[in-house]
Amino acid sequence: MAAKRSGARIKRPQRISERLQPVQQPHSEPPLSRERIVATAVELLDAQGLDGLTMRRLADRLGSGVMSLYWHVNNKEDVFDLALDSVLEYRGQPQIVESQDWRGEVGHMLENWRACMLRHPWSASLLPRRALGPNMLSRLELLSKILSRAGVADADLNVAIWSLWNYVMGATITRASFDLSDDDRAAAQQRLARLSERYPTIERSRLLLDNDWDGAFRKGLDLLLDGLAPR
Amino acid sequence: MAAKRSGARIKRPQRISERLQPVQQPHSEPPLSRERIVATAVELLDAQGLDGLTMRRLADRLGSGVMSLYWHVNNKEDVFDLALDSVLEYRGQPQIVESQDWRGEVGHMLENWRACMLRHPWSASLLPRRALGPNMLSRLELLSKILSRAGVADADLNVAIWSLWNYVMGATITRASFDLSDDDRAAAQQRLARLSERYPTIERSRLLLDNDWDGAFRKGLDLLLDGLAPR
DNA sequence: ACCTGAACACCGTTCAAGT
DNA sequence: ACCTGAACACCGTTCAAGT
Repeated sequence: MAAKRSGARIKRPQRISERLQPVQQPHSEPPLSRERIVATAVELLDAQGLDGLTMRRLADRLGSGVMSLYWHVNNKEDVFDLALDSVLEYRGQPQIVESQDWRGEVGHMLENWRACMLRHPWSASLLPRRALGPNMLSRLELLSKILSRAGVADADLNVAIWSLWNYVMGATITRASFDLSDDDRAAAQQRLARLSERYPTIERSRLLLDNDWDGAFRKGLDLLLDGLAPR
Repeated sequence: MAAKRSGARIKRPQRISERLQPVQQPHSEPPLSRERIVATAVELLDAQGLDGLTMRRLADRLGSGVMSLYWHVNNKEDVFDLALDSVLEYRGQPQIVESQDWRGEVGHMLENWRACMLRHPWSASLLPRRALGPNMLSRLELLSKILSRAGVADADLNVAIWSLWNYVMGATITRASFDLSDDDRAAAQQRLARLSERYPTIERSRLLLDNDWDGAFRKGLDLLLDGLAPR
């Protein structure tokens, strides 16, 4: 352990060898910063999942001591909040053109939102449990604006937004979870086959193996948008 | 500790004193069993939330040593799976009457499913991450049967089921999470007010304070059922 | 068959201290 | 202003052992 630590520390005195052969030194890290911490946390979450994020592992990856993190960040919850929101950025059209295509705009934003979360499968299940960060609020603001401009009455606006939120979140959380465990899914369907006398219908339709998630998502979304469309 | 243990054990020999003065002994626990472990785990989860469930705390509540649990249960994951499924039991009509009211039946099961999860707010966010237990599979089987009998084509069945699943899960997870943190919600809306120049629309509609969750749920569900109904 | 404590390899965070 | 190690109060689980 002492050996490992001193190994990490020689980076300073070794200046000469650095000069002669720019060693690609893995531990010549830039100084700690909130941004670097968040970016690394996202990497770690992508690689190891929700349970894989540990203050100790995070510090390791950053080449710093554990407690150094706490200068830039309040606690682990904070790291989760920041990592989550950082993954939800949206660059839609900056100024909404007065387009007639509100359905297209809503669809685009929601599909993009879903895609962001699927790219970081830990994010979807985290989102409902945490306070909404600025990027998520921006998305809701945009959604709200589009729907309002499309003619949805103020009184119906919140219901519409939450219905869409509910649907997107449910679809994405489910898809992300099922995706994480392909083997489990096969195992589940096999278990089902063994119990086929108890669950004949879903066994026959191979419910647990059906994986046209994108199609199902789009279909359900269309139904909702049909219903929410101002008449 | 030895005292506690022997206290738990005298339950058998003590028949006489039980007769004369049914001591209400707090630690005269019945023997450990899978059922008792699961029931106590649910209690603990209800009281302390997902992070509150600890093998050590669970054992404490059961008046046993931690490692005793591992005789009845493989590991903590197992406890989660069992607690979750135990909370999802459904007693619909045992044999589906050949009713015309498929919408009513579907609605009833889904509302009940949601109610079960809201009664145990930890359960909703847990469900998508875990293998489906027998009670959940029964619900899906029933849903599948009703829809199929109502005339939904086999090819559309899985899409219909997953759309409903997505919606119910999203709505329930969101509601359960927001419910857990009333203060946070108010704080969020206040934070929003401070930033009202950035999020004018959702600030004005008080999106984060709108809490007709049940109404919104029903409305979105109706839209989906409208769309899924066989023509 | 059922239960146990000691021990191991981890956690997040407080604190007092270093530069 | 920024970083640190030691220490504390926890975790889940292995193991070898008890009855």
